[in-house]
Amino acid sequence: MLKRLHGRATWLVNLAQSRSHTLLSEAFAEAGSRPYHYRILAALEQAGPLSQAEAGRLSGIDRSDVTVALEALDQAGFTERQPHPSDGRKKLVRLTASGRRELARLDTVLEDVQTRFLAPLNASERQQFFTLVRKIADEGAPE
Amino acid sequence: MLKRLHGRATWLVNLAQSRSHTLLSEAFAEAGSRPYHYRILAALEQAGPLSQAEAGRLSGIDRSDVTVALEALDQAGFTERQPHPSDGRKKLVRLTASGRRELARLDTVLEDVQTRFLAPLNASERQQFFTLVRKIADEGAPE
DNA sequence: CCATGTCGTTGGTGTCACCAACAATATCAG
DNA sequence: CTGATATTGTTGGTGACACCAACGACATGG
Repeated sequence: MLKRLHGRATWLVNLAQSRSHTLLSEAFAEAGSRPYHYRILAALEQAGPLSQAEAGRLSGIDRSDVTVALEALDQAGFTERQPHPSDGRKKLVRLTASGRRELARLDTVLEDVQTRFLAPLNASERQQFFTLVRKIADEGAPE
Repeated sequence: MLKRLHGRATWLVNLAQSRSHTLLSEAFAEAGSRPYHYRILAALEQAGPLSQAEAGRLSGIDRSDVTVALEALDQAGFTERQPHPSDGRKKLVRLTASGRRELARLDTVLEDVQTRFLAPLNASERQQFFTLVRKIADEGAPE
């Protein structure tokens, strides 16, 4: 590979992400889902019923993309939308039982990807990796 | 953010890459260039004149995308293409003096991004970060 | 009541990474 | 030498991801 890039942190991160992306998209494709879908299901499971905008903010997805994703999730029976009782602008999105199962299923898929992704590292290295990457990732969206 | 994702290595890498991507694209946009262009210039500087396919393999860019990028680089005067003397299929791509200067300029831009990206880590943490990420990145494209 | 803002939706944009097919050219097998 | 196979550059897609702008509908604060 390129010598010039081999010493650049941003490049190494890009390579790592590329590997992560390959594993993830393969796994999700095989599972018949998408990362966006997982993120939204996870947001709903974590916070309970949400408006679409809230779900988007929690999962870091743009409102417009949430709309598209929810169309698929709705049709698959993983989510349901009803008008918000007290706010006519919002739609309340809630997980269905089937959506909860789907999330659990995707969780195992994701967990499998994690172990394959982290395979080159031993336990203590993983620990270090987590703390270091977290430090970098939290910069900009600390909270 | 999502609890469910906060413990996933692939997610953290994604966040880190997102930050890297933001910094990079801002910096490259301000510099009037693109990551693809930098990578190709770097490949040419490292290996000398190359065919487009070779440049693509070295920089990890698809043949077709190399064609497009070279059109811009050519027009900017950073690269030159001539028919390969002994292989009628190939085009030999070489850096111009101006291209070499451009690469040096982008290098300083990139270096600045690195320091900002790595700001949350001290020296020894950076060392660890490099070795760990390299281990993960090299899996799949060890070479 | 009016200004301001948020909501969901539609319809874009751009980048990155791919893939398929094509004609032109090389190369290898026999 | 010839025919099969492979490679090169190019064109023209595809799809995911992350955005952005604008719209009508609705809420809310002054």
